Amino acid sequence: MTLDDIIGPIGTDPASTRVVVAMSGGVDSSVVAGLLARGGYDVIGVTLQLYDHGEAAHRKGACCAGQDIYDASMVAQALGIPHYVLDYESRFREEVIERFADSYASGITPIPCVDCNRTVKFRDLLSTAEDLGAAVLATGHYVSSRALPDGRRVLYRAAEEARDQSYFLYATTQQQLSGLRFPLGHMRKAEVRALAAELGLPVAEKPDSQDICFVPGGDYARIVERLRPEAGEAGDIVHLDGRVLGRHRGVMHYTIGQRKGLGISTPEPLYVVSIDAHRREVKVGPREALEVRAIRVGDVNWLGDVPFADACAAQAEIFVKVRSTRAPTPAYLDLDESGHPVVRLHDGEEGVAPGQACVFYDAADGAARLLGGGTILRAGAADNALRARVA
RNA sequence: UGGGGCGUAGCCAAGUGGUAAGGCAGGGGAUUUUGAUUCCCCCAUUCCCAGGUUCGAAUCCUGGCGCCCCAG
Repeated sequence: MTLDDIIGPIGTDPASTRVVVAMSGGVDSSVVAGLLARGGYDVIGVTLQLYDHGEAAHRKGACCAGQDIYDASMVAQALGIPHYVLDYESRFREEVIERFADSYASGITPIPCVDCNRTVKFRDLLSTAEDLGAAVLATGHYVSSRALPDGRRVLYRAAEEARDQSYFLYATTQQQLSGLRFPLGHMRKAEVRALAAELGLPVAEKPDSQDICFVPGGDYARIVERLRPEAGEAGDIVHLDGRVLGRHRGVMHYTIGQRKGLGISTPEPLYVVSIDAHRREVKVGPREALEVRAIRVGDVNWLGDVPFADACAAQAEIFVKVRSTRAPTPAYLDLDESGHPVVRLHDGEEGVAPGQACVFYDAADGAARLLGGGTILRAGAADNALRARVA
């Protein structure tokens, strides 16, 4: 597979084709920059400064601040490409961090990575790349982008399924996709690291990032409580049967399906079943109570071939993921009696939290095509439960 | 102060002479570019206290102490 095959035709001649690479300072995006530079493209490296609070900036495995910006510039220097650092702190704060805090304060579980991709990266940075004269913006995400015969670009799950990041990219619009390239989608992490070494990149051995990038040490509650103190107010832990079992330390500490941290001793483990931020109440129940078969979704980004409304009306069979780390499960699209889109699962899922994403695919495994997705609004065991909760 | 029952880890709880199960909670780790889940490891030198019997006691005996229930 040639580089052209990987990124698609983006210009008649690489040397006269400018590509902006979003460089986080990690191995993956560094290799993307290296591959394109080696392929003769006119590569410009751009790193976003997203936050800059002391602790987070020096943390291993974070991205987009402090050490990572330095790493990115070192890589650019090694590759001999220009490199810019853009200050996106204020828009990152508004679009990602504030929303993150708002969600937790209202009992919803956010996905900051999705918000960041859909706004800061693929709206703002993509636009900046265009301003810089780039034909496309390339990133180090593990997802495959290919053109359909009609010219539309669509995404497929990455070759290494365990690394696939399509879940976090479901909200990328058709228009954005035409200006984006993801050269690592067909590669395995091991190959990427080998390439990094081959290219002589100083980050070849850098550890993978994980956790929320702007949260030092994984303690997201600290940030939420600082921004939304009410999210840290104590409240009751109530069993589904009505018994008050104890107190919690604030709704921000909980998400649907969570077992740890309740501090309640009962014969069987208890899981968070629902969160009522207004009443500051966390409802818990047995594991069986977590099973979900109907999911109401909102703010849908649809990348399928027929209009979304038609697909729902036709009860199109799809496969969905309600979290990044599990294989797509069979489901079909539908509309509820008020005309809202509903995803109905054939097998049921647990721990389906409002605010998380329900992402659509056309197959359960292999290089399944991404058909879009939506924000989970409500989830229930069946239609009637769903209706009851919506009402 | 008549009768009956009980006292084992933060909670629940097995164990009736042979060297302290298990669950829940908690702690740590693995997995994971969201939150979770899951998995692995750790968590009573000691069984309310004090004596006694015994090679050996959470288990038997005696005496305390503390709960609970019934009857008053």
